[in-house]
Amino acid sequence: MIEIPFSTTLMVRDTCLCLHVQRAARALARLFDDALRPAGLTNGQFSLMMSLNRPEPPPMGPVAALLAMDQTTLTAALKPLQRKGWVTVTENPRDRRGRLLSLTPEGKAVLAKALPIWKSTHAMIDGKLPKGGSARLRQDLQALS
Amino acid sequence: MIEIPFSTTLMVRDTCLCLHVQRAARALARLFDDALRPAGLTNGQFSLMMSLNRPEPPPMGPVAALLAMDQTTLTAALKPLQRKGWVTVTENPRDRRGRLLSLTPEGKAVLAKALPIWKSTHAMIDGKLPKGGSARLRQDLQALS
DNA sequence: TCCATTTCTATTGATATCAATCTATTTAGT
DNA sequence: ACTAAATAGATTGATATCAATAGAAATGGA
Repeated sequence: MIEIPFSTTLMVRDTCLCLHVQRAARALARLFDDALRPAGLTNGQFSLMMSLNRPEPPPMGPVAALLAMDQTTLTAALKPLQRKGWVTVTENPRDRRGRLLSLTPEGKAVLAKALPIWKSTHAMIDGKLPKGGSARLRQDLQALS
Repeated sequence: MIEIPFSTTLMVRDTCLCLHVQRAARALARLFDDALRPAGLTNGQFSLMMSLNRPEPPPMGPVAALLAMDQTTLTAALKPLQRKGWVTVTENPRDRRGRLLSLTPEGKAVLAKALPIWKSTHAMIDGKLPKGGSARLRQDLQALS
């Protein structure tokens, strides 16, 4: 029988960047989800809606790329936001294959209510990192995506 | 109407650690999923099965905590692995509320086949980071979870 | 113009994620 | 021993994630 030594398991567990990033992603998602719950948003919905707060409504492709998420995931993520009346999806008159995403006034209001929560939560986790670690961490993460 | 300035949107987009970590998590997950596909595993299944490769079969709670994942997520994640005959879930004789998780010989074989893929993939992403960035990044991520 | 290719998005099916809730079992206080 | 509280998992329901596939519209070459 093929056996992987326990020491190898410990090595993989301690060094695997994928595992470390997934763990941190789950922990941070829970943290922000909890904090944002009073505003009625999850962390992903907050990020998505914030990325739609632009002068010109963007098409789906660039938004999915910005969030590093599959386009089908974006389609699915928009559904509950449309149902709640926070986001509208309209046909692009210049390219009828495409859709344009915009926030409704209600969506903007929800986002505005969530912003101070984001600020305080972010400041809190920022404090958990060594001095200046925040910028460094962002840089490292960006190199991976 | 409540309006968040576009400049604030850009600030949140550029500084939000939650967003950066989610993005990196999605990108790394895709990378490892693609690499591990020939072995028949996803990145999450690899991490989970590797964490079960111990001298003594662990109960579910500690495994969920190690992976920073909800216990119900672990229950769900075990299902396909049980169906494939790679993991067995047995009642803990010392505490009949609990379950013990173990790899089958087939599971160990799959894991052994996946290990070299993990090694080369990990070395590749390690090279994307500045010298010594790997250890630093792990430390920063650990501070968040 | 016509047609092949490309681009943009939707649908389906499988797994992943967590909150809320439930059952069974153990533990602790009396 | 009895009972209340705590603990370990399972189930349900909602959203998240991506691969594979399909459809519609735009683009480019002949």
